[in-house]
Amino acid sequence: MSDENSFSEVTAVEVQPRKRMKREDRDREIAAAAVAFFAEVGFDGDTRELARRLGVTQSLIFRYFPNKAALIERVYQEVYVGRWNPYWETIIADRSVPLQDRLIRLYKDYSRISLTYDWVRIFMFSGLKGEDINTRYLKFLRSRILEPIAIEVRAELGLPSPDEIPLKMSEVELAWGINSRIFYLGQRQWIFNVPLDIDIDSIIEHTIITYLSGARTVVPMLIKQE
Amino acid sequence: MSDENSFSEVTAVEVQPRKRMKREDRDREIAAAAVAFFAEVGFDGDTRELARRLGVTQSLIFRYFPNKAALIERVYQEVYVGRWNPYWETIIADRSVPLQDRLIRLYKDYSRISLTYDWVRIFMFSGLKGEDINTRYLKFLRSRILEPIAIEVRAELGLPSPDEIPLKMSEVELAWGINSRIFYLGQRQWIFNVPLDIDIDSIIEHTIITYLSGARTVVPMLIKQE
DNA sequence: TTTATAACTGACCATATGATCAGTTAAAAT
DNA sequence: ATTTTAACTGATCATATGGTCAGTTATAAA
Repeated sequence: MSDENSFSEVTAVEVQPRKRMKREDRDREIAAAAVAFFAEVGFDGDTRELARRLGVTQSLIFRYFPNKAALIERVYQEVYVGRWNPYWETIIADRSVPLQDRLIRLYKDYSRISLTYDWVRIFMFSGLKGEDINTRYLKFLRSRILEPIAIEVRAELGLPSPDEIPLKMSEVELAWGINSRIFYLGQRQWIFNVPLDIDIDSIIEHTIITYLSGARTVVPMLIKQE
Repeated sequence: MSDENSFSEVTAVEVQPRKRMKREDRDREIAAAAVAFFAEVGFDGDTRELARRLGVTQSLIFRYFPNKAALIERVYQEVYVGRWNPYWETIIADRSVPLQDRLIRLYKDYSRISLTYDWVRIFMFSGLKGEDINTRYLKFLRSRILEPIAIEVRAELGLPSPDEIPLKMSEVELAWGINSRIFYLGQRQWIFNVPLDIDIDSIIEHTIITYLSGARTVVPMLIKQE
């Protein structure tokens, strides 16, 4: 898929077939191929087919990973841990920018990662397998993204801060709404094969506007009830 | 797991072991068990384990279904076709009821079916497998639920009817937002194992209110652009 | 009670798949 | 040029799994 040297046709040098790779390189190559492969066929995909795609024998894979479970674990690391961008957390709290702009910027950037074919499908496959890494990821998302958003909404609407009135569950649930909307776009594209009629960035904008508009109506009601 | 007769220890009557069932009954029993089984472990679940849960030999399954693919096809029928309620389509168009109430009633009822353990997981498993039944289902949903909702919103806001200005893609996309929100609740519960902090009916109410509130802001803008 | 029907079983086959390991051979070190 | 290192292969094993079929037996008709 990705060409190591885009000038290969012209220069034709440098691109030595190099049948044997350094351990570290091969390790990364297998991991990357495993992400793409398992994203496509699921974790029941067999190692022989994966090896075939790598142009390598099946037994080689087991010289790099003790067993299939370890390979899958590595896939989780690549996808869940390796693709989180801490910058997202800082965007939210920057009150020098209007909240609506912050949220749009955040989710446009977040969608660049999490609306990927690989990401969406790996996330679902591992969830269905019952791996608790999904649960942990979503708890992380809640504390790093959704709760901060709910806090900023309070400030935006001139409502009491969480110090005075603690965040309600329902305020966080409202913020889940943004995420569910975005994630569903990925599912429609990469799982259900239902094309998106308009571009993702526009949908994100509408989603944020709708969320804030709804929040203006609902949140004041929510924090009044005990 | 489920006891056919909870009084069996006392009465011990009525519960004839009846080792052999009528073809039709056994057929339904296998289909029902297959839905539950595949929902849990995915379509790679093996037929021996399914037979074990039924208290029956594996070969019997193949006396009722020519092969595993046919059994899976039957599962799709049970879940997708068998659980659609045409009444949902009639709720939407009943203008004697306020739109907000209609939508809340519709989605509360819809969620009773589509937020089931079996339904959510079968839907994802079949989607990931690349079955086009998901695509077809979502197209059906779009034409029977989402577009009608977008039409009713036009009426509610006193905007031109689709005869005058055709429905914009983006208006339908906005309605997808409701569905994505609801479906995500099911995924959190039955796939990602993230508990819902507040009850589903409340979330549905908030979702509808948020949607309508957002629509009031966004839809007039949408239909002005060409 | 006997007979006929068909629901059901148990043994078996062919293939697929995770995992192992003795041996081969590029490529780096000398 | 030779030796040493370690990346890689090919053959093989054990088990799992979809599917078949001759034969058994519960159940209802006679």
